[in-house]
Amino acid sequence: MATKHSSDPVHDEPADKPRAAERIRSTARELFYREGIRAIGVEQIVQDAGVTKPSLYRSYGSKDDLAAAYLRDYDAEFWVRFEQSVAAHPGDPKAQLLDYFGGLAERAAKPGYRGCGLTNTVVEYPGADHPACKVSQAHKRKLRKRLTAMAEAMGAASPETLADGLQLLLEGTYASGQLFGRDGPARSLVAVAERLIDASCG
Amino acid sequence: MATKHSSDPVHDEPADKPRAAERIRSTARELFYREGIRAIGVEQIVQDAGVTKPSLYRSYGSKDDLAAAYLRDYDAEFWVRFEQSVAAHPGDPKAQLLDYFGGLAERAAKPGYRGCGLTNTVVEYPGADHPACKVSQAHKRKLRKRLTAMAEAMGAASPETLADGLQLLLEGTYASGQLFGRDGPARSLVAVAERLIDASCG
DNA sequence: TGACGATGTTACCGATCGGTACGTATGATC
DNA sequence: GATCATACGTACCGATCGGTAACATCGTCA
Repeated sequence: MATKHSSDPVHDEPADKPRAAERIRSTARELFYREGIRAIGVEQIVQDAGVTKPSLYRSYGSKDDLAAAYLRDYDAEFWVRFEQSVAAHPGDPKAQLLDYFGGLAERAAKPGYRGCGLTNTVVEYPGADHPACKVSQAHKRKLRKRLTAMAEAMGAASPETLADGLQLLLEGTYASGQLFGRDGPARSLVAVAERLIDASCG
Repeated sequence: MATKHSSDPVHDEPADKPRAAERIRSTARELFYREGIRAIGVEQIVQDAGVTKPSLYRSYGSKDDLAAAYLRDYDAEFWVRFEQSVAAHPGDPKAQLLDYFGGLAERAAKPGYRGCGLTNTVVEYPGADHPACKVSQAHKRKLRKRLTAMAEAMGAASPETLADGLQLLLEGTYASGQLFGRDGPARSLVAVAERLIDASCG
């Protein structure tokens, strides 16, 4: 019967088999971010992951659920980067923020930058009912609270206004990074943010 | 009303007068903006417009071309609003800009706001080869030049940096408007922009 | 070994996608 | 009335969409 399944030249290595669910998840993360969720079919995901469709649906139930899982991963990665910048400048919220902004501006200038996966998903699925959009909105609200707390710690006269401004700059960088290429408005993110912070904390 | 826009820089138009074409175009403009281009099928467009598919393809050639036409209309509407704000404050670029920003913040707070159709399209179609994306990128570059000129007119120490900051705030407002509802960061757009302008023109 | 549950695979579904071949109605002109 | 061009509709195409039923394989433990 099976002439080759036990000695498949490609997938034979029995040393450590990454679970199909994990491969699907990481593949979906890359494809969804790079091309958009609507643009990627489940067929391409399982093909790139080297598995098949039922494997996907036993682990995720639907494409929408997989998209939500992708955004949960994306959210987690975001906070890892954010907390790294925070940890790099203990007790100095302005430096923490500018550190993160600097890294973001760098990433936004790289070719293939596609903005924020969470924001992009809300653009792709306007209705707030989509499971992935709920993840996005929860993330953005959490970030807003965090920025407000940092603005307070900076001694801003109006922490909410400063936090609003910082979040506008963030979202603007996400969009500008993929609208313009290397030398877009995102290059000025740190300078502008610092100017805004200083003007708000005088 | 015989004055027709004679030259279109981006694409060739049928330029004549099939009646169905107009209904298709305005229907597509509403549906594409509200739901996104990928989310709307040509079937739904012609159905809502009360016509049939061949009528669409006789006037537009492809869905992508129709999307590009939608964005050209969107671009034109943008500049109408922008020039209205400019005309309202002759010789005062700061007031011109804050006027436009005020109107934008108002719109961004309304329910059903979906951000910038041009930006959204780039999010939906990452590749720069899409005809609609070319329209978007041309628009954004033109806007950037305009903002830089206004920043110069304001006497900014670094006009490019101020223009970058203003464009970041713009794009951030587009995104935040649909991410958050009524009381999102977009509410602080004018205050933040004014603060940034003042800090850049001292 | 042999039974069993978990996991992966083959082959397929109905629905919808963008797009088109071809016939029809109408109005102006000869 | 015959002709022709314009504008629109009917019916359909192959491809692909998200999703699923039924079968094959593997690891585990008795």
